Amino acid sequence: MKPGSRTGFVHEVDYISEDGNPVIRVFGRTEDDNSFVSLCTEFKPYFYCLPGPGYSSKQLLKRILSPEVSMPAHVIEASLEKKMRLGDEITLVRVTLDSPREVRSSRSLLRQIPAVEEIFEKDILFKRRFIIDTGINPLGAVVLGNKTVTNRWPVDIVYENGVPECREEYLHASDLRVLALDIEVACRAGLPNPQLDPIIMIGLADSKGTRILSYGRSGGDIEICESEGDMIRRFSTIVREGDYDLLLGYNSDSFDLPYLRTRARKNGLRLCLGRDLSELTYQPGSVMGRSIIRGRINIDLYPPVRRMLNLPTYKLSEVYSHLSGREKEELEVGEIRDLWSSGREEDAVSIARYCASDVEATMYIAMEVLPTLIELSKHTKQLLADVARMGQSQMVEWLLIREAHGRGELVPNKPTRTELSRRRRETYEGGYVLEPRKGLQENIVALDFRSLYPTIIVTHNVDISTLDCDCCPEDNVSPTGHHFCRRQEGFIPSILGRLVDRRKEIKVELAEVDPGSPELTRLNAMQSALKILSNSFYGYSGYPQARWYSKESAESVAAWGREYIKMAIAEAEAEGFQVIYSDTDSVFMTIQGAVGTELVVRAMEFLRRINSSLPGDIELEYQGFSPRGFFVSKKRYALISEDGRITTKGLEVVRRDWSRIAKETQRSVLRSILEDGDPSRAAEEVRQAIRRVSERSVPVEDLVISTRMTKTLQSYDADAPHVALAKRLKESGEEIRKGSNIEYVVRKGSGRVGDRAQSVSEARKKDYDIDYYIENQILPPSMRILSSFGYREEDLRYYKTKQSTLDGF
DNA sequence: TACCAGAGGAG
DNA sequence: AAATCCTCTGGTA
Repeated sequence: MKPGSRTGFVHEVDYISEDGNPVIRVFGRTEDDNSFVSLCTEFKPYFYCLPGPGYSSKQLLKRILSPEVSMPAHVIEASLEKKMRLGDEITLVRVTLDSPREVRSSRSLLRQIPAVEEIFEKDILFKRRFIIDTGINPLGAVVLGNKTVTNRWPVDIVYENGVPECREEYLHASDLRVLALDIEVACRAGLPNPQLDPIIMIGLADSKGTRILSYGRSGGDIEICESEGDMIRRFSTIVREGDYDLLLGYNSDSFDLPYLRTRARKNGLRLCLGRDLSELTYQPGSVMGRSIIRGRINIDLYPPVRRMLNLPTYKLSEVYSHLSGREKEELEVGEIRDLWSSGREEDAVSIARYCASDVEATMYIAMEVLPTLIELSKHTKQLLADVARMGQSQMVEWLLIREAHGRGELVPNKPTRTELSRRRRETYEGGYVLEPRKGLQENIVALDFRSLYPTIIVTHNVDISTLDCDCCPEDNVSPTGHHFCRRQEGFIPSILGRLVDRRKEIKVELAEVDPGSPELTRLNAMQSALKILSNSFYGYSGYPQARWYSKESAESVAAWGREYIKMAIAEAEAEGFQVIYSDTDSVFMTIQGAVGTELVVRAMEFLRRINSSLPGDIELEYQGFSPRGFFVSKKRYALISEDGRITTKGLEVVRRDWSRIAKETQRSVLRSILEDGDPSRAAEEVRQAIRRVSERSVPVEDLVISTRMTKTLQSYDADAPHVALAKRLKESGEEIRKGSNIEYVVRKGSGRVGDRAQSVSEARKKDYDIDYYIENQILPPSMRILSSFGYREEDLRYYKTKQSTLDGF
């Protein structure tokens, strides 16, 4: 390191235009705790032109450089460059431009030249191009020079050293200055309207504690401001003076931050939270918009939580209680308005308590998901804020783009519209599912292939570049007839292989670490990020929008998967096991007469034998033992473990779109059957539930059926119950959109369920349809289990005569 | 009764 | 902005 220079860690990267020239800005914090920005004016955007048939790359270069092509004034350089493309070396013309804004226009002009076959890498965002080409690691270290300018922005140090030198070292998450925020709005009716409804409180939490800003009301620990405007100004000051690196919210991208900006404007202010003092901007998106705070990491936790957790709803309170096991303070929207308008001190304190619990819950959730997001950022080498907004396919794609650049591989283009629709019509066969042996089963061993699809990709070298090579065609042919080269390691297999190996190492380390140590959290985050990434490659290769799309690869992986699982089933049966069920990569089996330990020992012997014949990394593992299980149909079963814990798959118990009474009744039926091994207690539970429904002693909450709108109201062809209700709700002025949860209770009467579906607030105990809840909610899920013991529906309707013949069961 | 659209889950 | 396989419901002809 040069004298006087120091190390900094990268938080954010963007660019601005100065006199039409791009200036890249790398924001972060130095190791001695000063925020910095490092400016780079040397980096320019570029793309590649591939010469068409009949043209050499030299001819194309000449054409591009010739004045009569009127090469856009913005081209500042063109040169030849060699790249690898699907295993072949090709020469392209690299065209460098003076500004990222001119990429689009220059690209269109160049495409008109007949010698240009196709243009590559023109749609890689400028800041991402910079990160990839310079080798900068987001959250990683850069060596900063010593050429500094001061007093330009409210960052501590400004460097003007051009491209920073990078180091393989990363910041500690605990070094980030984190601020979580949440606003409360006094809302007249319906959804908050930023034109009319003021913000009444701002909750802020950082490592030192929680602060609540408000105005016009005192009480508790509220920090009093003079007005809404003053409160917003105070908030901006706190962000700037605390010089936070990471701003967090829950739904903050689409709610809190744009709302703050609009209210600031209403008060004649500008919401300037950026490290360059710039105003917050809102960038609308096709699915969800994004709030931009320049120079700071801005994360809305809602999208990553939505992707990383599987929950019935994603309300802040639900997510918090799922992760922490604790409940948080709650207030209804109307309550906030009433408490605020009362003007009483204790009411303001109630709102403040609620606001504090929201912002603290946000911080709690962040601590749970950030470690994994940070690891994903390190692997994909994308900015943390971008990773938090990316889907799995995008993460895989950026990982591949970065690797491609390092290896001199040309990045394939995204599919054209016609290619995309062609790909969408292509289908292929997926995993194998064995029809289960239905009913109650005892002494079950579960086995599964460890990371089946990733290990198939690595072991069989499945890749576009290895597909149908000419050098070794007999060997390594998938059951779909596709051959993959053995001699040259494929692009994707080599990357995936590294991820899979790394995860294996971490799992070994994990086994040696003390429970409860901080090292455990870190290693867990590392392995979970690797798991997310490695499991995404197969789906990515079959994803029509993927740059490295390969139906042949996806199809071959699935076909090999079917072959291995069917082989495992056949071998198990040949060794005397009875296979009860199998889905994709798992097998459930038993041996007549063998119980507990003996069965497990036999299974282990079987594993040893089968694994010695399996190629490469492909490995069948012991998963667990269940004294009893009940199998209803494909993808629907329940198992009990030796310590009495029940896992249920696919059945109503685990579905969001059944009433609680239906799910709880089914749950108790399963429990009784799996614990007792006979159905008499279970049948009695069903009769009790039916009796309670008939007597109207079931609370309305237990009758609510919740269904999600998966598309916009107008695009529905069929009038399902939730759609019919949604249409009525819209009539009465409610906001219904894609993603809305429609909750309803079925009222008594005749006709369609949809016509009788009423929203929860209107529903009354005396109005619900007893018959519907017995016949359509309680009986079907219970009968799926009890019918296998000979029960009929009339045996369970409590008011009917019990069938004496069944008492002997 | 047969069929379809739609929802949500498994792996 | 990952894939396919699968079951079940309510509505309609």
